[in-house]
Amino acid sequence: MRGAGQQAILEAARHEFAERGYAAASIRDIARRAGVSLSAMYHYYTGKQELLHALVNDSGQAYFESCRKELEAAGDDPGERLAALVRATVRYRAEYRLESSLTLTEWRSMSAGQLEDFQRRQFDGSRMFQQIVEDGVDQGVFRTPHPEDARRGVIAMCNAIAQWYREGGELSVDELAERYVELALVLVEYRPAGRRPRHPA
Amino acid sequence: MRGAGQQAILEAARHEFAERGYAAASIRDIARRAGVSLSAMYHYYTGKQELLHALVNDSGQAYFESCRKELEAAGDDPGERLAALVRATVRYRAEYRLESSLTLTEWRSMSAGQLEDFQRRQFDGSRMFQQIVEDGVDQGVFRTPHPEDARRGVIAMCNAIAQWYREGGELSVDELAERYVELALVLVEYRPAGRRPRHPA
DNA sequence: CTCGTACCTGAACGATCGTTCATTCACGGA
DNA sequence: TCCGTGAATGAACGATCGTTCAGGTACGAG
Repeated sequence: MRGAGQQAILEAARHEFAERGYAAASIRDIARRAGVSLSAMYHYYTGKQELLHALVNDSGQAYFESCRKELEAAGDDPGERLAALVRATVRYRAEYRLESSLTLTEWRSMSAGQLEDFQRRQFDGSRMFQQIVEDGVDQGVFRTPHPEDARRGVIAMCNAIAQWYREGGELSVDELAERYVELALVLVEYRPAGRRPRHPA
Repeated sequence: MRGAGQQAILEAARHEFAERGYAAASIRDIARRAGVSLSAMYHYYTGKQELLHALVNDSGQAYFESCRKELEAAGDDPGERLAALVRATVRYRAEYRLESSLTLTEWRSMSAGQLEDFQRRQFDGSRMFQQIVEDGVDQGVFRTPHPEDARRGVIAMCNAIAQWYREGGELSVDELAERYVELALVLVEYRPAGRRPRHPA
């Protein structure tokens, strides 16, 4: 558990980094926003980099945890499994908007070790999608002729949510997720098993 | 016309901004990379901000010019027109990779006036897509039940290209563009006019 | 030759940055 | 009571930042 002071600092850093960008944000402003002194910050964190690391790490773990749960609840059908991943991703991008923008735009500012972790996680995330799309194509339920590009497209669509979504919009997060599930299934050209193909040869 | 020195400075700024981000890039490094002195830079440009402005502006104008040409060559069919826009966007994201990453991630660093211009341009760009999707839906050739989200999805897919595309990959820019045209038409559920609907009521 | 102009330079300025440090305060255990 | 430890402070450090400035060079026009 993190103490109240630590939590306030992290929250302030979240906003400052998201608003100004990592490099342009100043730790003095972060401390001021958190209502603590500059040195108090150094009591909890070793420096600016660790703040970024903590933010990216926390939200990254939350994402993978969410993916794991959704996939567990999903069945074997690739359509269902893709829907599960899309749901988790949309929810994450909408609920962790600031952290999402951070990881999407400030990976340059990470230290070497952080960057490695981050890229490995991103790779693992892509692999989950890739595996599911591949399975769907193999089983003939995903008809897209371009599985790789469709996968990239689905991920890009979901990721972009962080850039425009605002709380209190016309759609709830859950409604948004279901809508993007539809779009994703359209993009991979999902045809549930058992139906006749639409373009008979 | 810009002189050779000016062009070298702009080219150096392009790379430094893209690699480190605007705030983290130093104009000393830019000058060094361009092979000119620090003060020489101030002879051509009034400051760091103007470098960013010049880069964003140049590439932005190139994009809209490209869209205009493609749309002019396209016919009246919304499918054709959407394809034209997607082609222009994919080409731009792939060929102006660095500038694309800049505008996508460093809008925070723009001055108030720059930001206004940029957002207006982005709005205009979205409007072009929006108009076409709307027409397609009205004419019944785009069957997507979620035109707004489909439009956002198409744009997001194309934009993401700047993040992973590298010259010399397995696909040429033109091949990539055609592939994304296919994906975009799938996403809006394009059914060319004159065909019977696939889900008759 | 002289002047003006465009091009370019090194040195410096003030500001702000991330970080460190010595110190103080609060407080629970011995 | 004294001591030790974690929390918090303000002041300062060195570095780097963007920017400015006075001056130097090359060169074509008069």
